[in-house]
Amino acid sequence: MARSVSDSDSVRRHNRGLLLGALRANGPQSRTALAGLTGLSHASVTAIMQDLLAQNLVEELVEPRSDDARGRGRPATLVGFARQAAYVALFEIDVNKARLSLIDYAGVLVDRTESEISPSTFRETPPHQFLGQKLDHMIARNAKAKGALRRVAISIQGILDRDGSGLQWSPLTGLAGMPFASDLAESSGLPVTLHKRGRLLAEGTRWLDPDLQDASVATVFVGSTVAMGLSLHGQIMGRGDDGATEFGHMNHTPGGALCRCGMRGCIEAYAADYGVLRAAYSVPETAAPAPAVPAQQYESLIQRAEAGDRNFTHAFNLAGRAIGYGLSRMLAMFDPSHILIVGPGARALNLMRPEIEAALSSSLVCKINGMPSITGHMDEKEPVFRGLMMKTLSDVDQTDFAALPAIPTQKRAAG
Amino acid sequence: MARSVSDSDSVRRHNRGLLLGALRANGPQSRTALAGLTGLSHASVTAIMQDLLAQNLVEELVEPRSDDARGRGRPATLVGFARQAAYVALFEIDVNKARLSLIDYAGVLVDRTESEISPSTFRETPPHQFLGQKLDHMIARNAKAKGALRRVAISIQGILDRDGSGLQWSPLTGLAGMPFASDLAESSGLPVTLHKRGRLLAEGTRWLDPDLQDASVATVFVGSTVAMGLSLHGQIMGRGDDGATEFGHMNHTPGGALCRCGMRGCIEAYAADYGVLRAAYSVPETAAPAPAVPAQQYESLIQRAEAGDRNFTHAFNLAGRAIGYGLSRMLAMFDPSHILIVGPGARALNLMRPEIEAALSSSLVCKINGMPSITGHMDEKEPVFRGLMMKTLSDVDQTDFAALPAIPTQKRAAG
DNA sequence: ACATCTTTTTTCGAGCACTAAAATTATTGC
DNA sequence: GCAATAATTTTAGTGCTCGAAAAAAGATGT
Repeated sequence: MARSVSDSDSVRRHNRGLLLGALRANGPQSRTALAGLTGLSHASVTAIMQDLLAQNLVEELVEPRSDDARGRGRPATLVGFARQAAYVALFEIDVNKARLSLIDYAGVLVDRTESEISPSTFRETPPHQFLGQKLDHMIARNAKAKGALRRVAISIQGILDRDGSGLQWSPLTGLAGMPFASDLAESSGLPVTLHKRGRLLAEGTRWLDPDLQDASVATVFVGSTVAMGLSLHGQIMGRGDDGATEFGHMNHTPGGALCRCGMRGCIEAYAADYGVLRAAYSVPETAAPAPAVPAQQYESLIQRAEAGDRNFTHAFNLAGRAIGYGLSRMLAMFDPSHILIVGPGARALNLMRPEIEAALSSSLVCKINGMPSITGHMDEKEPVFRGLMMKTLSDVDQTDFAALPAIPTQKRAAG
Repeated sequence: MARSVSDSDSVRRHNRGLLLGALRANGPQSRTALAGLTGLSHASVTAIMQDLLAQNLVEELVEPRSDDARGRGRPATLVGFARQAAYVALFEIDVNKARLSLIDYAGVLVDRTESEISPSTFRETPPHQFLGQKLDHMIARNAKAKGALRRVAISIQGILDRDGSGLQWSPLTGLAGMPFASDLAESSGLPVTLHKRGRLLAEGTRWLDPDLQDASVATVFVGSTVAMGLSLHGQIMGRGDDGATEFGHMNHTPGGALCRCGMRGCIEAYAADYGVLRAAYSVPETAAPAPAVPAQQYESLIQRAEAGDRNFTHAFNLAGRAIGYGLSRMLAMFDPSHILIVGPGARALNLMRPEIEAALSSSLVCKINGMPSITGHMDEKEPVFRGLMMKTLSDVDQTDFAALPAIPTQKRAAG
């Protein structure tokens, strides 16, 4: 049964979720504003808000509003998330470092630690132990969060197994095959969720610009890997339940360049930093990919291409061609209204754009519907972090807190 | 606002829809069975059913159940759709013929007409006029349906424009650019919906096998064109709101074989009947595609390939390779649990399978998750018709009838 | 033929969440 | 202080679901 029965319980859950979602997306609001935002009546907003206040999920803000913003009537009292209502721990695991952030329910960064990662890290310390130690340390340092920590979310690269407990494959050594999410869940007693970085890009982008909130967006990360997050009408889409794509490992050329994943001809093998590097220095396509490309080296590739050096412009042309045909193939299946390029590769968008557009213009859908708009966004880290944070806090809102039972109303005090 | 507020009205709509959907998917049922199927309480099923009966949407069946099927207690009274509650008119427009079927609310075929179509048909008669005449004729012959006709749905090939009122491109001459859906809606006074044939394949397949109802299925039609319908967890997905893909026109080889759509290297240009024909007889890839390939000619291609003729097996190898890489690229974005090949090309699946699997095995996702199961289904016409019918009847259920207002309950007759 | 058993269906009363409209509250402006 | 204005809360009423119990409709047994 895909749909389940609707009753007054599901109504309450839905409308509480609506209210929490409106606060999450728009920040602290007055009850009247929330009524307008959600479509609920003022009476219902009041009733629901009384429960949320009683459950200490939200609190009334006493803000000395600037004098000129004051109107005539009774001033509105803004309601916002109660910071201490919940905490979430967010791991961002990258090829060379891992970062753990403790976030409160209002989305404020409470504490953060960062550690170096090397290919040997997870061979020496099993991943669930490594993460468990960081988490314990973080909890020990923040007594407040101890009882209120609700979720652990991990951003990771690779292919998740179907139940989301671990990775089937990862560019990071020592992670594949370890069910570290479920291990960590067991040792910490908390729900632990695993998120592909590409998917978080899509999620993070949605929160950047309100226009993108309900739009269909394909967000392509170009950097040390190539990844894509996809949202359709505000719904995250993709492979598996968690919604993530393997755009970077979509085949571009059969039997083509060697990819870090071991296959041949993946888009990533042409468009990720190591692919461009390899092509720029005329290293054979079948040579093993460089393990990591420092940021400044990638930057110098861009600069030499911008200076007009043929080998370098050629390398970016190949990258653009791979991305362009990948997008054209994706567009045969979906029709996003926005295509965003993020990550270090966004710096090179202008170098790649001619080949991207050439590839797109050879497809029927672009001939019919016209060229989609492709824009670059320069910041890499924040979309992922923001996506991880907003996704996790939204999960707390909708899964944990929207489902809380109502406070029984005592029909006028018994005399 | 993506989500809208939930109230008792939406609860009723939802649960009525649940009940109608259970009847649609499982046929006539007893109230008790419906309670189990939907999760509603017996009391609610009774209450909702009283409304549905009063509104003449369903009726109790008096069926002389076979003696051995009888149990001990009070026998169940089955409830089924009232046939005359609604009618829908379904057009299936193909390259060489158009078929109009009149279906009653229980899904029984009431009347059907079929007419030849030639490339000149829609040049001589504008499509909305052509369809309008057929429809008027059909209504005139079936007096019963006159007042109860609720929807007109049209199955078509090509690319729909964004609002679904017409086609931006079509392999059928004279249809592109004509807003015939809205014209017909205006002249008939009925809602007219346009559906890509590829999308109906996905819809029709879902109703064939209950297992597929909530599964993720990619249905690939191979024949005079190549098309794909995609459903994810029972939700139809794809380009645009109506959910349809352009899989056939996904690029396979940059600058490759000339496709009927005018572009180069589309999957269809290799895998549709004309593509195989062209390759089998070593006609240059850039030669104009044959306008139509008779069924027996395609069949003879298969037979000569099965007999081992090199040119012919090679042609099917190219077709399989195009489909295989197309699927591998699709799988980078989505992860259907079933892949079905339907249409005339299903006959040739065994000829194409080795190349399909070779292409798939060169992709990371297949290496990790294993090869998806690919099965052939021989019947072409019925999935499309079934999909069109079930989709349209479900629309009537969920859009028209689930939203009907409740019958006011008179609190015990006034004394 | 009649009482008993079994299963389906309906009835009844309670609970809950929503809404509209009225009442209340907090400020500003004069 | 009093009117005007705008935000919030209270009140009364409606519609939906559910659980429990009652009613209905045959089948079975003596």
